[in-house]
This record gives sequence, structure tokens and C-alpha cells, in this order.
Amino acid sequence: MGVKQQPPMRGRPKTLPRERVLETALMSYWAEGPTNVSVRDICLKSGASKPGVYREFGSDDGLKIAVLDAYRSAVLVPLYSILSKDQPFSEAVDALILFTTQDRQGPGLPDGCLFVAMRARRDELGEGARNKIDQMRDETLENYKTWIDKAKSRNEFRTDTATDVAALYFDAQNGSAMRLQKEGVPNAVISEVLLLAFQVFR
Amino acid sequence: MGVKQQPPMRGRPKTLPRERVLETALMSYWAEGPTNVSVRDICLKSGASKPGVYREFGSDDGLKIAVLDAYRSAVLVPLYSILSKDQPFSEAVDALILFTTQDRQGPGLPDGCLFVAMRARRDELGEGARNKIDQMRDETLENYKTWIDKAKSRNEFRTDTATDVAALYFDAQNGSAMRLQKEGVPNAVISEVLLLAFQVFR
DNA sequence: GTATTTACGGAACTATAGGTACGTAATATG
DNA sequence: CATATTACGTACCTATAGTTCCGTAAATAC
Repeated sequence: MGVKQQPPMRGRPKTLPRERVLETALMSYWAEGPTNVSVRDICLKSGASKPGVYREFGSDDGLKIAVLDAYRSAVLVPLYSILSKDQPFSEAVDALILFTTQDRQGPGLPDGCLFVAMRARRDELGEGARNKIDQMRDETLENYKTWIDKAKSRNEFRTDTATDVAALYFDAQNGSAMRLQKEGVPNAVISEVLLLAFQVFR
Repeated sequence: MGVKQQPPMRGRPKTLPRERVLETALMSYWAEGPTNVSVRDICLKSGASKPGVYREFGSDDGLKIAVLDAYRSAVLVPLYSILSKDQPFSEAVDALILFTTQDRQGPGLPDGCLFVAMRARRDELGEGARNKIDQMRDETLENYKTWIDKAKSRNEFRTDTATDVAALYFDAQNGSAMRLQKEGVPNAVISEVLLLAFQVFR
């Protein structure tokens, strides 16, 4: 199923390095902030031409949507998988803290979280990116909620706290951690802050 | 002391409504985000001319510095005064939550916190604003630290937590609360989140 | 009055953003 | 070969940002 083969296409073959553009944009937005990087910058860094990028992604907004999707696959899905993994609540919390404070220098990843940065500038972005952000935010909260409800049903989570409030809480702590990381606070300190924040559930 | 009298000035008298410009800028930045408001916007809303604003504040960056100072006096100083007031730690915490989640509709104030918004866009601002932000951030953390140390000396605060970590924690919780408020989360829910966050200190 | 000083603001200027028109190159088909 | 099709990228367009030039107005000093 699918038409993935090479159906001898007519016309001039496409040469625009889509993945390269996407990754350049992702890393640039992540490192420098999504509103501090112009399409021109991305073209220079990726070797693409401006009309090429617009042909491929439609608009600045379209590029941002594609980047958000890529970031979701690369970073958020792994986060969700920690939450949906079948393990004791406290172990998941530890895994969350480790995930959040893992070293970025080694893998050559920027500090902070692109999604957090996008949310912070939500109102400077196009309609498509805004919708994507809202949708991803909902998805994140839903993942937290499912996780918390499961923990509640196992008596591993205090039942005096509403699930959606707790979900907001976890998301807020994670966001704060990413912001501190971006500001240059050492991961060891961020760990302490998160440990403190998640003590209320033990 | 001071030369506040009217020393019969030479030249044409100044007519630019400095306070009006400042307040317009403050409210616009606060409501719409500091990087979503142009000098032109502020001129149209305040009735000033563009050269007038530049004569008075030097530059876009200078205007932002002036606005940050005004915001500090209007919002941060009252926050600091809660921390420095001589009252039991738990009462101060309650006062903090009340302060953060107080209604904005009534006084006609925007949701969220301008300082938090400025910090989020720190790298889109000029050098002067960035320095001001850093300085105000330090001041805020110092205020938290002094408050926490005082509580520790009274045995009202757990001594197993480093003061600077706790200060980062309080500031982070406050920032999250302001962000949630800006996103439209009801103050009642934000109260719950903060209550949860500050339970670790009881 | 004239000279001096200071502030005024309309109309520019410069830089950069997102976005595209259009002539050209590269492929498949007949 | 000619034709249709698709993608290429230089050079442009428009809008808007921050910023300033400069001729003029309103005051004091002589």
C-alpha cells in the first residue's frame, strides 16, 4: 500500500534538501528562538533557496508547523512514552527528571525546549503554528492526565488532587525546568528544584 | 534638595506627555507582549510623535528600560514588601498566592506579568533592557533568599533545602502561575496549583 | 524688536522581514 | 526531434521596523 515507489515522474526532479532544511530550522529555532530566525537565515545555513523553501513548506507558518511536527516526534513522543510505560509512579517521576535534565552538550542539542519556547511566543506566530501548539499542548496534558489517573487507580497518587490540576502542575514544572536550563542554570540545580516540586506526590 | 522648581527655562517648553507615553507603553507591552508593540503603535495610542518619543527615551531600548522601571515600582516592589513584612512564613505564602491570583478585570490590568513576558523574550530585546531584566531578576531572587533565610532562622522553613534552590523554586512557581493566567486558566485553578507547589514547605 | 535656545513633528531613510514573478534547466512522453 | 511538465533560483516586491533630518514654533535674554 502507498505509492512510495519511484513512479517515473515527469518534469525536473526535485533537488531541495527537505530534511536538511527541516533540521536546520529545528535546530536554529531551538537554539536561537523561533522568532529570531528568518527564512533567509535558514536558507543560508541549509543551502536551499528561498523560493524552494516556500514551494516545499508554503510559508513561514508552514515551515514552523513542519518543525513542530518534527520536534514532537523527536522529543515529545519519547516523553509520552515515559508516561505510558508500565512502571511505578515514583519511577516514572524519576525518569521524567532524568529526561528533563539530561545533558545536551554531548548529543549537541540546544538547552531548553523548543516547544516551551514556541508556546512563550505563541502570539507572534502564524495561525497554523498557533493551532499546532494548542493541539500539542492538549496532547501533552492528556498524556499527563492518563498517567495520573492510572497512578490514582493503583493508589500511587493522592486522590485529594484533581487530575487536571495535577497535569497542569507537572507541565508547569517541566516548563520551568526547561526555562532554567535555557538560562544556564546547571542541570544538577534543576534536578533539585524538580525533586522538590515532585515531593508533594510522595 | 533637588532642582524641582521651575527655573525659568529658555527655549520652547516641552509638551510631550511623558507619563502618558510610559503608561501606554507599559500597558501595551503587558497586554500584547513587549515585542508585539512598535514605537509607532505607542505613538498612535498616546498621541505623541515618534521623534518626541526618541527625544525623551533615546531609543526603543530606552523606552523599554523606562517601562521596566515603572513596572518594578508598580508590581514588583509590592511583591517584595510581602516578603519583607514581618509575618509568619505560612502567612506570607498565603499572601503571595493571593497577590498572584488577584483579579485583573476589576482594576483593568492585563493578565500575566510583564516582567515574566520580558524575560521570555529577553534575547529579542536591546542590551539595556536585557541588563535591566537581569538586574531585576537578581533582585527578585535576593528578596526571596532573604525571606527564606529569615524563615529558616525562625524554624519555619525546612533546612534540608538550599536557600538559592528554594528561591529559584518560588520564582519558578510564580512565573508558571503568571503564564497560566495569561493563557486564560482561571485564578481558582492557579490557586490550587500554587497551593500544591507550596505544600512542600509546610 | 533680534538673537538664542529648546522642542516640535511630517517626511524621509535604512534594514530586514515574508513572499513571489519569471526566465531557465531538467526530466518524461510522443 | 518537439512538447509538456515540473523544479530551479536570481532578482524583485511590499510592508514594517527602528531611527533621524530638518524646517518650524515657542519660549527667554538682550
